[in-house]
Amino acid sequence: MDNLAVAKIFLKIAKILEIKSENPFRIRAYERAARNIESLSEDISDLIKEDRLRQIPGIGEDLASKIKEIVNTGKLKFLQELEKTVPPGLLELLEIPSIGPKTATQLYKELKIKNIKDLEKAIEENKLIGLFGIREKTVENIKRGIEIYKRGRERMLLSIAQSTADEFIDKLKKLPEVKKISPAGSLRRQKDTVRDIDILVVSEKPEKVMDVFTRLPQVKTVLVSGQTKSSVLTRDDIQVDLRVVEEKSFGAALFYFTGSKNFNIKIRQIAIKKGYKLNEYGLFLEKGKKEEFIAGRSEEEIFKKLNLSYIVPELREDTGEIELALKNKLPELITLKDIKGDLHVHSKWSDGAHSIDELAKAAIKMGYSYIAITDHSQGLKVAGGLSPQELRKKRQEIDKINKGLKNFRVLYGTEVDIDSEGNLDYPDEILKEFEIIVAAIHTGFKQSKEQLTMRLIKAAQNRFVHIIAHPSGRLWGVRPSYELNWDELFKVCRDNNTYLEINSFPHRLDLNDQNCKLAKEAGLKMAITTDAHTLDQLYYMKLGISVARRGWLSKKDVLNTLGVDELLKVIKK
DNA sequence: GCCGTTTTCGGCCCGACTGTTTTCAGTCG
Repeated sequence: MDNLAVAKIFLKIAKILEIKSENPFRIRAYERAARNIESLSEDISDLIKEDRLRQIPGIGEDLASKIKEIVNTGKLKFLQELEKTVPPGLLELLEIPSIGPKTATQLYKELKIKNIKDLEKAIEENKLIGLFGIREKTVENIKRGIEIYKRGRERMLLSIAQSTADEFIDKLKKLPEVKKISPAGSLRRQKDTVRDIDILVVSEKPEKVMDVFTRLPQVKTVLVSGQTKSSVLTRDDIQVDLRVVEEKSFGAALFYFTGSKNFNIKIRQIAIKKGYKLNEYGLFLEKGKKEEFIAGRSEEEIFKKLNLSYIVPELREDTGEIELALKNKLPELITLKDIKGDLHVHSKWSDGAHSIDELAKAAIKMGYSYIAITDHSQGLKVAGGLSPQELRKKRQEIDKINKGLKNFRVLYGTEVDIDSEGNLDYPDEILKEFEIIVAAIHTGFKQSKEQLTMRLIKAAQNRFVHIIAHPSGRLWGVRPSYELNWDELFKVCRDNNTYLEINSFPHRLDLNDQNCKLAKEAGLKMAITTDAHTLDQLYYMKLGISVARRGWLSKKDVLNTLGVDELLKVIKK
C-alpha cells in the first residue's frame, strides 16, 4: 500500500508551503488530497493502473501526476526542491502545540532557531521575549507546548476513551445547570482509537459549567478556558474539550463537533448550494446581510432541511454515505439487539477464568440463545490448549449442561491454531466432532505477506473451519497488523463459505472498520465475537458492533444474528 | 491546487480563544 506514503508526502508539502506563507487554499488542497488518499479503501497503485486517480475528490491533473511519480519512483522532485528552501528542523517546530507557521518562521528569521533544541536553549537564555507579539505568557505557552510534544499524545483505545468520557459526563450531568450532555467527536463516531475527548453541554449558565469542569479532581492542567469552549488535560494526559451551547443550537453543535472534518466540509458545501449557512449554532438562510434561523435544535431537523436522510455518527466519514443519504439509500445498520449469541469464548478448560456453566448463565442473562466455547488447541501450551483426552471430557460436560437448559445451547467449539505452514493443530477425526471451529494464527507473525496470506487461505479452505479469527493479528500498542493480500483472502472465504471474524477485544478490533467494509463489498459475511476470557468481557460485544456499524454491516451480513438451528445449517460446507 | 444546477475564473467551511494589541493576527479544531 503506497497510500500512506503518498499522503505523508502531501502533508509535508502542505507544511512547507505553510511556512512559506503560500496561498492558503493551495495548502488546503494538499491537505485535503492527503486526507482523502489516507481514507481510501483501495490501493492507490490500482487506481493508477485503471486510470481512476481523478475520481478521488481533490485530485486534479497536477496532483494526479505527482501521485504517479511517487508510486513509480518512490520520491517526488517537487518536494525535494521545496525541502531545499527551508531548514529541516523547522517542520519539527510546527509539531509543537501553540507554534504555527508564523511563529516558526519568526523564530528562524530573528533568532536562527532551526529545531526544538535551539528553541529550548533560546527560552533558557530568555531570548524570546521582545520578538513581535511574544511576551511572558506566550513563552509559558510554548514551554508547555514543548512538554506536551515530548510526552507525545498517542491515540487511546475506544474503550478507554469511553470510560474517561463517562467519568466527566457522570459528574457534569448532576449539575442543575446542565440541561443536556453528550459525547461528540470520534468517540461518538465510535472510531477504534480516539485522540481527544469532546463533550457537548446545553446550559444557560456556561460560566458555572466551565468552572466546575476545569476544577474536577481528575483535571491536571487547564489548557483553554472560555465562555463556550474549554480544554483540559487529565492526570493521564488525555485532552478533554467541553463546549457549551444554548438549547436551540444543540443539534447543530452536536452535528458539528461530531465531525468528521471531511464530512462537515462536504455537508456545509451542500448547505451553501441550497442558499444556507451551516455552523455550530444552526442552519441559517442567507438573506442579503441578514440571516434567518432555519434549524438547529436537533440533528434530525438539519438533515431534513438539507434533504438528506439521517446519517448515524458511525458512518460520518465522507466515504460515500452522503451520496447515499441524498438518494435515501443508506443501509440499516446492525445493532447490539440483533446479536443472538457469541461464537468465540474461552473457558477454564484453557486460559479463561470461568466455567462453561458460568459462561452459559451469563450469556442467558444477556439475552443470547447460544454460546460457543472455543478453547485453545493442543499446540498452544502457554494458553492451556486442550489435548484430545481433555476434549472428550469437555464434550461430556457440555452435553450435561445442555440437558439442563431450555431455549439455550452451548456449542462445542475450538479456537484451533494455524501453524507456520497453514496446517491445523488437530487431525481431521477430531476436527469433525466440533460444532464450531474458529481458526487463528498465534505464532510466526513475522513471516512474509505471501506466507501469512497462504496460511490463512489454507485454513479458510479447510472443510472443517467456519471462522477465521482476528485475521490481521493486530494488538493495539503491542504489534501492528501484518500485511495480507486481502483480496485473495476475501475470494477464498467467499468461495469456501468461510466467515471472517470481527473480534471485539478492545486491543484487537480485528477486522477493523475499513476491512470490514471491503469484505462486505467482496460478498462476505462476518461473525462478531468477543474472544472473552472472563464473564465481564462478554460485554465487549458492543465494541465489535461499533466496528461492524462503521464497516457498513446490516443484520443480514452477520452470522450470529441467526438463531442456532439456522446458524448450524448455513455454516455447513 | 481544485472545481462547476453561479462551468474555465474566482471562489474555496466556519468560528472560539489567547495574547497582544488598541483592532487583530495566530492557532486550533
